[in-house]
Amino acid sequence: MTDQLETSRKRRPDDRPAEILTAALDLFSERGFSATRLEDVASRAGLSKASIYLYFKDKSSLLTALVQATMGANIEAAGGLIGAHQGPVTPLLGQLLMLLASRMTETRLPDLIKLVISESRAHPELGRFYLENVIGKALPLFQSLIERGIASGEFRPVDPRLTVKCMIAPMLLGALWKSVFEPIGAEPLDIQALARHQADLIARALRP
Amino acid sequence: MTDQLETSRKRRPDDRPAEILTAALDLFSERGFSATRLEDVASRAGLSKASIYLYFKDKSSLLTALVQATMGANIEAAGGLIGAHQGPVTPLLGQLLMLLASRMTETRLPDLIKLVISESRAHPELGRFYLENVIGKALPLFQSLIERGIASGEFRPVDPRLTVKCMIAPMLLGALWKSVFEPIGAEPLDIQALARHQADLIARALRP
DNA sequence: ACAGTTTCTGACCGGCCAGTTAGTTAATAT
DNA sequence: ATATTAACTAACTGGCCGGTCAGAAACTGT
Repeated sequence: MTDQLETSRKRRPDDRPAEILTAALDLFSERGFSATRLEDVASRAGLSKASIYLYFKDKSSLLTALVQATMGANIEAAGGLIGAHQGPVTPLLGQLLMLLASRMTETRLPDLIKLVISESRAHPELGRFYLENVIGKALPLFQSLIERGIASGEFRPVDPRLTVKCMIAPMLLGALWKSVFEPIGAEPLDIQALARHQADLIARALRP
Repeated sequence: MTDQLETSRKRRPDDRPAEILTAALDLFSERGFSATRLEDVASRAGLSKASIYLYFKDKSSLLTALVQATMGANIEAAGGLIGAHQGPVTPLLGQLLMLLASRMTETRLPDLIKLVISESRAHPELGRFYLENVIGKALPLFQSLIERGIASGEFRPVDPRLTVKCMIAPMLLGALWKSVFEPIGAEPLDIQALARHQADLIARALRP
């Protein structure tokens, strides 16, 4: 009888922050941060604009919360995979690329990457956080792997820094393709296949 | 006597559009499109906001003009290089990567790429223009090259579509590094070296 | 039932900014 | 000199939006 649909107005303080953040990510990545009205974030999250201020200090703290909340887990997943591993590194490289690829398709990582790219100049704290906690963690991790392969004679000697960037670059391309170009009509890109292909290319390119 | 510095107020209708566009690119890529005030674009270009409307219909036409004006030349440069070429394609691939790398360091291409990535969702016409005229031209160009190499037996058979994306991805990474992360304090990236390295990796990866 | 607390919201404010207009200044022509 | 045209600008407008606040509504005890 009591229509709880539009007049819901329930109190669910535990769920609100996450709901607000997903709504914010939807709109930020679609319209851009500063073109998004907090009013719209609120209505998409199913509450009023004023309520957002119960959970977040101001608009830009939505941005930082978004990035900080999402990025930690991905790094640790890769770190675990690497730490536990022994033996030849070539298959591990493939696994890491595939892990990354699956995150690109199954999570909102592509949208977040695009958001960071778009907003880092205007919000340098955000950019530096990402630089330090994501890039600064991920690159050395991969780099140490390449170095291990070189040391064991599995790979020919190459510049590990440059190699790492060449290795993960296709995943960045995949993320942007998915977040930027697919929504406006580009043909879909099979990121899994791209990762598999890149793993194969890199394995051959690094053979002594 | 007559100070022509601050009170210049000269009439130079031929130079204005270009000056406005470079000022706009500066600010758009620094603060984002919708966070940039036209007033600031004007003062950086050395004229008044109202004058911008003598040369451009509205704010977003600045965006499209920016992209359309810059992108054509780059594609044609690559197209010329490819059309004129005969013989083995491996060195040509290297030349193309180096050409791209030099555009990344010598022109404002990185900022433009970042701008397109940031604004394509909110301005789909812009995104589709880029998709059709840049990506849609460049990828097939490179792709035909790979196919030529496969046909001549110079390369082993690979999926040309995926290979092309893996090949140019590091240049995308380089562009974003330069436009997004270097300005906020990341260590500089030598894009030339990255291109050289990638050319080497690809050449080895494609050997039969 | 009622008081106290927490969660939530409508309505407002103040500043900002894209776009316009009315008028000024520079260049050109006569 | 003076008229005409083209380039330019100061000042304004109207709407928009981040952030606030006073109070309503939902829960929790007692």
